[in-house]
Amino acid sequence: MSLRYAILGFLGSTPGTGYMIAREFAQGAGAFWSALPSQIYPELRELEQLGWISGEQDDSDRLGRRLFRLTPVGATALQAWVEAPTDYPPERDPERVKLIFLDRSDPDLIRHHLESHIAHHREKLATWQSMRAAMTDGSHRQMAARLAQRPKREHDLVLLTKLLAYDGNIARAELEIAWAEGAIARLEVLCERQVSKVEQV
Amino acid sequence: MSLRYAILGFLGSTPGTGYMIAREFAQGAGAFWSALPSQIYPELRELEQLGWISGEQDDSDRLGRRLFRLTPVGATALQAWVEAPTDYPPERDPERVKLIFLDRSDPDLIRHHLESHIAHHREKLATWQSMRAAMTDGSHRQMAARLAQRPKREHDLVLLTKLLAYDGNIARAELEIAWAEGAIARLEVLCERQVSKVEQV
DNA sequence: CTGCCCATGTAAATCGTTACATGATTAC
DNA sequence: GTAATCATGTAACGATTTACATGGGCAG
Repeated sequence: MSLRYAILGFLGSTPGTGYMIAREFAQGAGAFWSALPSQIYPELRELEQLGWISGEQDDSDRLGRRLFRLTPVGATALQAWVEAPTDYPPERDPERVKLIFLDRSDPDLIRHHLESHIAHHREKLATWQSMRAAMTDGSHRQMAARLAQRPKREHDLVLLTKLLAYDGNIARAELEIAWAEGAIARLEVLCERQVSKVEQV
Repeated sequence: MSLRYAILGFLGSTPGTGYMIAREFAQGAGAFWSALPSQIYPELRELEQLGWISGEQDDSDRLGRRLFRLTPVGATALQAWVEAPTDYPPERDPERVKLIFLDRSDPDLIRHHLESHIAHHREKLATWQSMRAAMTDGSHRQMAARLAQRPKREHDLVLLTKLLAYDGNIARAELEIAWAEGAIARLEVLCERQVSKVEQV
């Protein structure tokens, strides 16, 4: 269900076409929820049938793209969803599954997995740090549009929820990197002990 | 695909029935990959058809339960999968989606969400800490069976990969708690500033 | 005029959840 | 005897990915 509400949330900042939304879920919003065009276009039609969004034909657009807007009913549905208690998805971590069964592999191969883990999260970290930075300078169109709807005294709160979200992701990425570095160190300590045992014999 | 290999991994430690496997994915292995019986039973049949596991009728069992074992072919397939590079699943975090769109809600409600976040991860933390503890004393049957197959000099490595996995999850839970506590503090600072502004007017 | 990105989709397959069915065993 | 747990599933649905189709605009 989250995709549905993530789309509503996006359209709550500013109207958008299917393509714009798809681009967002591949990049910006993709930091928190990712989705492909093939899932987004059908969802938009369902949301329109529900009356939660409405699509106007934009004649100024040379291609016949439709610009979708959040309706008042849609805004209410969105508000109800975000305020309802979260149900947390079950744990599903393919890298952990690999790690626990990697005990029949060469330690070098384990180390290589951990290094890939670090590389993966370094990339995430860089992405999220630059996205966070874009929140605070005025460069983020979405954010500017969202702030423009609200009185000045609420701007700090609007900004804070985004910063908290990015900071959480940044902290997660940093943790994964630190964890994997520690794991490599522990693995190496173990290997050295093994070697010295063998040497003793 | 991970479920398939997680099942193989489990059966690589010790043979098991469908029910035992289902129980494991609801509890023990559920720390890293969770799955329901309705997904596990069909998967077992597919794995048997592939020849990656084999199920023997156990006559000593009053119920006609079948005991599945990993075959050599299955062991090879498992090894190939765990050693192959991981592809990391896309980001999909419903709590973050809620948070970024909670900026139209009362800060008390935001705080309540963050407190639920803490409660959720405190539970996870407790679970994982006790699971980790069970790894190091001899109480874990799976682990004992896995160690029994291997020469003593490899025991440290077998144990290490599990400890690393649990420690990673524990660190994640601690991070989520710390993050949410910090978030509540930042939210309160903001609210106090708002109040004092209003008082000045 | 060729190749690339823009833009909007459909269809099929895969993965996971929810709901339900069934019968046997064990604890109280 | 009755409730809980053991044990094995099936069916339908929902969510997501993969693969494919299509046509317009634009840069070289």
